Formats: sequence, C-alpha cells, structure tokens
Amino acid sequence: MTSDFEAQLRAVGLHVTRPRLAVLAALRDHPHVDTETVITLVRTEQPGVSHQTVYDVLRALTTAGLVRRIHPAGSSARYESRVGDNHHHAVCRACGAIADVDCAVGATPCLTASDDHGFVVDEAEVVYWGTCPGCATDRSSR
Amino acid sequence: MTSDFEAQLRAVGLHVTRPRLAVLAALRDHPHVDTETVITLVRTEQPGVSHQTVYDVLRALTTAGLVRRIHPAGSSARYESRVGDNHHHAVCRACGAIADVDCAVGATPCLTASDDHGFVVDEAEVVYWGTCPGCATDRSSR
DNA sequence: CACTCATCTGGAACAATTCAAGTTTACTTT
DNA sequence: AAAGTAAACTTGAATTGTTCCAGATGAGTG
Repeated sequence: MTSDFEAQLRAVGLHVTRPRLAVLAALRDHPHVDTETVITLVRTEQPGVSHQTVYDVLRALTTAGLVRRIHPAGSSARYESRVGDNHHHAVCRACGAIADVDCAVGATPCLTASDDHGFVVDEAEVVYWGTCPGCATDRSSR
Repeated sequence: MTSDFEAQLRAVGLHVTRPRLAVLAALRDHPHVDTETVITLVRTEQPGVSHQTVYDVLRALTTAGLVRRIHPAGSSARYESRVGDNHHHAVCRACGAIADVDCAVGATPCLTASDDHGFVVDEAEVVYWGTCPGCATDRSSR
C-alpha cells in the first residue's frame, strides 16, 4: 500500500517522509477534500503534524504532479490524487459536493477555443455547476 | 452614459446610488478586475466610498445578474459586466491576465457531461489555462 | 412631506494561506 | 558506517481577501 506511494515520491525526486505518505493515503481514501480535512485525516495517522507541513506537502505534491488542486468558486482549495486523465468536475451549488466527470469524448473536444487571443492554451478546465441528487430532493420535498 | 446604468439598476429593483453607478462604470471600462482594483477605480470618481460598500455593491449586482463574478484558481475574485451570453475565459498562468473567449459553437457543446452522476447541471464553466502573448515572449526571450 | 427600508460607513472579526527562523530528518558521499 | 548537505518539519506570527456588526444616512413610497 504505502510502498506504492513511496515509489511515486521517489519517482519525482521527493524525500519519503511520514507526513507525505499520510497525505497521499488520505487523498486516496477521500477524494476532493479541502485542506482542513486533509489535516484532520493526516493527524489520525500521524498526530503532531502541523498544518503548515500539510500545506507544504500539498504544494510540493501539486508541483510534482502527484496530486491535483481544484478550486471551485466559493469554497476553499481541494485536492485529489487522480491525475493525468484530464477529467472534469460537477459541483453542487447548494452543498459543495464534487463528483468526477469523464471528458465527454476520449479526446479533448473543448480544448480549442474559438478565438484564443494569442494565448498558448495547455489545459481546458470544465466545471459543471448544478445541484447534486441529495440537494435536489431536499429542495423538491420542501 | 450613466443614465444607462440607472435604467439597469431600476430594472432589477435596486436603488440608484453613486457607489453603484461608479462600480458599473468601472466594470464597463475595466473588465475582469479584482475587488481591490474596483475599490481604487470607484474612489477616483467617488472618494470616501468604503471597501465594505464596494463588496456589498458587487454582491448585490451579482445576485441581481448585472455583473458576473469569476474566480480563477490562485487569484482573488474578479468581476465583469458582460453577462447573459455564456462566454468563457482564458487565464494566463504567469500574470493572471484574463481574456474573453466566445463559446466554440453557438450552442453549448460542452454542457452535457458524459455521466452526470444525477447532478442537475445548469451551467458549464470553461477556463482555458495557458500563457498570454506578453508572458510567452518574455519567457522565450530569456 | 414624512416614513420606512435599503444602503452606506467604520471598525472589528474571521478563515485560508503564506512567511520566517531555527531544528530535525532523509538521502548522499566518502 | 560516519559525516555532510540539502530538504523537510515545527512553531508562531503575519498577510490577504472577505464578511459580520451596529449605527448613521439617504432613496423611493404613500
């Protein structure tokens, strides 16, 4: 289990430490969590890890490409360990829940902007805003 | 000029006040500005307007649908007065510049997710990440 | 013209994130 | 295996963007 994470860390030239393994494990088990939740999860395994360390680790892992940072408007930063398959996200306006959405076609249909204004575009991020099943029933039953 | 804004405000049932007119004028002349810049711009016309008022005004205008709030990851909230034509944005990773991008096809090609997990999707937001012309030349000339 | 409620002001509070200094730990070289 | 070096961790405080609160003011209504 953790040896897998160890290999990932070494592959990108990062030191293997307890906090980092704990963060990776937390993200594997809980996708789309915010930083505070990561801190809580990490501390169940490794008490005494400071919030600063978690921030550092998350940034290091993000720059290394092991995790992806997502930042829906109106909520704090969230992280997920599913990387490299450019999928998108559906976000609930009511409760903030996030679900993975695979890219419509295998290719990247939305990647090409009609007029890119000279921008060199390397990624197209799509956020589907709406209401999740739970919140939808809550509202209709009211 | 400002009479136009006055009509817009009345149309949505909001009081017509100097700060609001100033905010609308600022957004017309400077699209995609962050809150702090709006405050500065408003004060060139109306000194003494508090930051709190600008925040209030921006929120009121956003809920009323007169302006749109955009929130690219890694930067603070920005606003634009172009609404109702669901266009998208290209954001520069280096300097944070934002450019408008019209929706690829007249319709909404990306709106339908392949698997929506039961979400009722009402909007698809697309952000094109990349490098703006200015930052691209800076980097290559280095 | 007076009234009522939305709006504005000023100040303080808050949450998320980052900065800084010093200590410890993981990996590398001898 | 010991020592060195650079990365990583801890503690604590600072910053930034945003919101809350209480009271004063001004716009629109009857």
